[in-house]
Amino acid sequence: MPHPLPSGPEQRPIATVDIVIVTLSEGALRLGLQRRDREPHKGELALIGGYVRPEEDGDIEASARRILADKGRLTGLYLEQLRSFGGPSRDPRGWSISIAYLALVPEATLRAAETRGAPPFELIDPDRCPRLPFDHGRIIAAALQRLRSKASYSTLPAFLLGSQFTLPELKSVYETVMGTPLNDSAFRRKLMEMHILEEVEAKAAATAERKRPAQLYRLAKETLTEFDRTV
Amino acid sequence: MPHPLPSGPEQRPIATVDIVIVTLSEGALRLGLQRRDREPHKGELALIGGYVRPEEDGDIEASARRILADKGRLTGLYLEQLRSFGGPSRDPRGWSISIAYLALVPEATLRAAETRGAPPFELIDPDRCPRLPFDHGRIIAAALQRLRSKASYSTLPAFLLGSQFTLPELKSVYETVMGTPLNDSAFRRKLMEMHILEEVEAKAAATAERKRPAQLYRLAKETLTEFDRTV
DNA sequence: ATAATAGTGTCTATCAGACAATATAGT
DNA sequence: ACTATATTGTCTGATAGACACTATTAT
Repeated sequence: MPHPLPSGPEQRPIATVDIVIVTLSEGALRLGLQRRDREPHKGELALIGGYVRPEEDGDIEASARRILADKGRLTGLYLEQLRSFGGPSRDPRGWSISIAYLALVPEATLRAAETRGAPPFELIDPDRCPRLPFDHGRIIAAALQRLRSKASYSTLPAFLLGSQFTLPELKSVYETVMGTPLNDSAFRRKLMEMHILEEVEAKAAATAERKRPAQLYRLAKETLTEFDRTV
Repeated sequence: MPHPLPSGPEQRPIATVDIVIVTLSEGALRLGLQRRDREPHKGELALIGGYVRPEEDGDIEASARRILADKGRLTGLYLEQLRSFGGPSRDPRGWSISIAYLALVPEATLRAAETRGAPPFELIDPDRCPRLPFDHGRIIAAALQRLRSKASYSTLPAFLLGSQFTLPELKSVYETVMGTPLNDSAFRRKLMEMHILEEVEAKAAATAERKRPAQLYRLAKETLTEFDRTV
């Protein structure tokens, strides 16, 4: 059943990108949300997002990175596409598609962005997240599901830490993201066997309460590594 | 740096859906491709795809199912979203977004669709696939990667079989998709322990060359099940 | 009976978790 | 020396793979 060609621009859906920024604050996962600076839903807490701009973006990831830079003063983050959401009622402006991204950022990077003039990020506990505009609740659910399911067989959680970290810190992030305690010696054994870490020629500072300083490591590869087993 | 609002329809990217149809023919994975019935690339072999139609589709999956039904006479398939691809040059008509889907279909269903009037599907060996128009090669690569990586911990390969199948058949599909031989007794043990199969009160037919008939099973759940371990 | 595939039982190697033992540095 | 955390070593239980053995049905 042939239809009139719906190729004309007037019949195209709106195309946007929404980015779920996840960070780690005081050992717990937090969503980095901002208050919207324009209608619709001006002033409400929401994911950062924006239009795909054909005239300037080379691809969709470029749209996402432009939006992160413009609205969050954030560059160089770990970023991965989640999936796309579409429908007539998810945005009051009309039938829209949102390509959702997950971004992981160390808290210090987020704070530094605010210092450089980014509108403030509110760090929201995903378990206590208020109802959000559009379908941002659904998008966040997809992001957390991806983060949790991919954590155990990849270096994903490491992108919530800075470039150097100790093994106990790394283990703690895995535990936080996965929501389950891990065995100490098994964790070390596996990470060492997989050769995904490199020693840094320095140790973390000891303090009054953190007696023995731990060895610092960095990721051997700057990009995500997937394992053939779980941590 | 505020821009003129790119919200007007005239600045929206083209929004399309492309579907990677995968089937199993003579024990091997095959792509179900059709020759394009219109420009651009009319007459060339390609994925089936089409526009997202805001005026009639309830969401993006509805677009995909409409396209499967219209161009392939296919309904009720296993369908999952892969990811979206976008850019200025992937489609000669302009800056476009394609939301890619993976569809799994038993070969008999594909043949039945042709009998009902669908344009013929050519079953292409993914390892011998000619260069395809648009960025369909990339989309197919993403589909195969998803299929292969998800196979070992889910019921995904079962959707390449009909509604009833024997354990040796199921094991063979897993082996084909994963590209590696599996241990017979371990395969049975695990599938039985996970309770994802139900016995059907019938056995497969024996033949001259297939002596002992095997027990038939069906999936206990019609939808995809993910395991907490591998097969 | 024989052939061929379906299905079961058992042994073993591997790997993850438990946990004890040791190491290091601040106080 | 004492404390707290980091790191290593060893034991044990669970599980996957190898493979031999039994079962079933057509010829």
